[in-house]
Amino acid sequence: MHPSIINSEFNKTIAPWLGKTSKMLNMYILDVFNKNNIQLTKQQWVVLKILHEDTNGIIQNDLACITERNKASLTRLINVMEKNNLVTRIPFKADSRKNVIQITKKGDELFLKTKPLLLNSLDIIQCGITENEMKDLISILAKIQNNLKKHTI
Amino acid sequence: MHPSIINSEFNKTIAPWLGKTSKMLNMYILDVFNKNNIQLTKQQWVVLKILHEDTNGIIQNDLACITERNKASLTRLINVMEKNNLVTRIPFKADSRKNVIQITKKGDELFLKTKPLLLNSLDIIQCGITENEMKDLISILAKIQNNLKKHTI
DNA sequence: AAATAAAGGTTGCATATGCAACTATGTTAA
DNA sequence: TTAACATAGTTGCATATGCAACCTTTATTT
Repeated sequence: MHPSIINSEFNKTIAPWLGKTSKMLNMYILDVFNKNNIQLTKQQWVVLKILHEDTNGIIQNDLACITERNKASLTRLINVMEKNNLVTRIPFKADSRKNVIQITKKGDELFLKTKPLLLNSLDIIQCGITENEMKDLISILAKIQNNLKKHTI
Repeated sequence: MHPSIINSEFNKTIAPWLGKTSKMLNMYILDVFNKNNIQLTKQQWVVLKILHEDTNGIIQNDLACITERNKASLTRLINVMEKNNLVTRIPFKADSRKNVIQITKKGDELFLKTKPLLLNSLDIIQCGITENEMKDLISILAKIQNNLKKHTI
């Protein structure tokens, strides 16, 4: 074990653990997609998931908030996904500043195709972790998210 | 609560929780740095932390592994940090392909200055979480990291 | 009603980062 | 010993993303 891993006050905090695990998980998921010839980034997949569960579509700006990215970044993500026929931009009648983003049939089918693959891959990664541990983990992360929401303007 | 947050099998997995919490935490830390006029990115800070704890310096490629990034990305990160006099590249005598990366006096001072600030900020974010919960969280994340190491080539 | 402010979305700019190709140096095998 | 292979680091290219400036539309103020 590398000296930097031990004996550090920081390693008793969430910061290094969260960041590193998250980064490793992202690379793993990307790898799963690549190996199965699925032309999706993790970010695109997150958007598909959200839109799949909200069939009325979501205002572009709300989608930015939900996915925790700024509107510029979302604009470009949607540009790519619209070009690939995964989602559509629909002008919002009640307020012409807004766009509604909806999943397309192709997007929905791709999501449903990737779903079991991804759930299965996540199962592998969560091997050896009990249901209770998962519940605990999620409840702690939820607490941290709440704290972060309070302390970010 | 947004419909996509509930009723999804995925939300019983680590993936969405880890990714989102980690992203929020990154933004929070960046914000702390900005508000305190500290000219550091979170990535630079991680490198400073590792080098601070290893006064002999670390081979550039090893640093890439430890920080979970590829060598191209690390090359550029070190370029920036060397330009800012936070670290130095020293040719490794025993193998002239290698560089040893060492923290400079300025880098070390900056790290020591940010340390209490960051520990304090993390304390705020971990408010309401007991020591035992922290231990559990870290041990679960360590398990997940081990699983990920096994399943990534 | 007109003027000002706010909100949603897009674009330019800067930076970060992964992959693949490349160079230089070391190691291994024939 | 030389040829083939492996390793460390850099660079070009592609993509992702944040910030700030900007345009258009809506809301608020006077």
